[in-house]
Amino acid sequence: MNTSIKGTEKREQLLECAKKLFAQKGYDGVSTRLLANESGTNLAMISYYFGSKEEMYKEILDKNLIKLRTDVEVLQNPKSTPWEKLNAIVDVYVERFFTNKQMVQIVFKEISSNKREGLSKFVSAKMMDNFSVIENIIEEGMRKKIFRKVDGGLLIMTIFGTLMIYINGNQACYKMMGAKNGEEYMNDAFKERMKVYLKNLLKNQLSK
Amino acid sequence: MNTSIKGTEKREQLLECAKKLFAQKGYDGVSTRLLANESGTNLAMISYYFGSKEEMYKEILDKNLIKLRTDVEVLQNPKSTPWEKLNAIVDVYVERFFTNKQMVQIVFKEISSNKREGLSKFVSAKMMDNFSVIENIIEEGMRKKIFRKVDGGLLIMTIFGTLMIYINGNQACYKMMGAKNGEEYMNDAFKERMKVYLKNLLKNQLSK
DNA sequence: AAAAATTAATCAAACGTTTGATTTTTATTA
DNA sequence: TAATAAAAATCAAACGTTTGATTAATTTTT
Repeated sequence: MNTSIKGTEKREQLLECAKKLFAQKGYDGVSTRLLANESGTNLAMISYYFGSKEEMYKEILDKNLIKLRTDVEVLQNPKSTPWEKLNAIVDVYVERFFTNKQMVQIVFKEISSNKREGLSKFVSAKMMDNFSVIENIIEEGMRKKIFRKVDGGLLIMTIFGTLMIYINGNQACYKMMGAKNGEEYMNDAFKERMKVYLKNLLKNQLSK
Repeated sequence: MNTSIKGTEKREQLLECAKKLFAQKGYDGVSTRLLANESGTNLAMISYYFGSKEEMYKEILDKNLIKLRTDVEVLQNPKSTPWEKLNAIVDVYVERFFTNKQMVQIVFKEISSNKREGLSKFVSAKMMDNFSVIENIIEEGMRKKIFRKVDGGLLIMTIFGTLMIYINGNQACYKMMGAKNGEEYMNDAFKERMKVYLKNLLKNQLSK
């Protein structure tokens, strides 16, 4: 069994294809045979490179969720006002959710799966990280009397809930947004619309 | 193959147990054998009463989603103001999401599954129904110049997104809300907190 | 006794994984 | 540089297990 970090071409092919398929069909919806065919590799390559299907899945989550976290930390500039931070956070998250649609879909599925014991805790921890970043800004703003007193916990769920529902959206969501199809739904115009909307929502909720 | 509506005791046992298990583990996570054991019936009873596992699953979604829709229509009293309607809607939906946690979890999983072709469209249609109810109220309020002009499509996703994320919440959400465990998280106090929060959010977003 | 409900036994298909052989690449030796 | 050895990558085939479903026999109900 070879589980070394060294990436070969086929290994990357597998990872990329698996990410796409897991996002579309979920963990159980992707058989090792399907993955082998779609990625143009052999069935045995999964065990060969990752040890098992589940370990490959873990690696995908691991890699991408870690990337998410580090991106946010850059924003923690002590000079910025809470308002500036909050608007910057919105830009970053919207950008990220629209760009990494596949990962959002995978996490969306994983959140409530209750299978793969350890992974649930792992995803929970990563979510908590992301929650905390926003929570700290909101609390800073409230402490400095810049923000109105609000239910910070629920406001954070509102932000992520809106984005989650949007990105995982089905036909009903396309229609609700007035988008002709799935591609238009994810284009730059709609992305900007989301940024404006969320910033406005936060303004209305937090302004005194 | 017997798929008659006539409910026997074992048939109801199966339905109730399946609903619980599907909510916990998802469609693929519940094998027919597990379901038979947990419900205290025999494996063959699934085919006997429902034709197949999938048809049983469909019946669960069908029954419960239809119930959701009809409940809302009662609220459409022409005498009420948009504000009254909106607050009533919040009460109804929060109540429903907290009471029917299992169904919310099943729908949450189904929304982004892409398996079971026909069911996705079915769920989409039901979601659209629920969206429309709120959309109409918001548009009525805006038309009558009672509400401020807002992005109605996204506001609706915010409401459902907040509820969805909350109900399907994991450890990260418990913590964020300051709940000690999953039971406290779903108790009446938190339910009321959600109602207050959502009404307030709508007030802030829609008030002139 | 006929019908309906329930059971244990059985089925083919699909699953994730492993195997042993083969090819391709890399490193070593002459 | 050519020949050779070692390592890594790839493959088709098979493994044992689990899956959803069905059968035929049995029990219960009417």
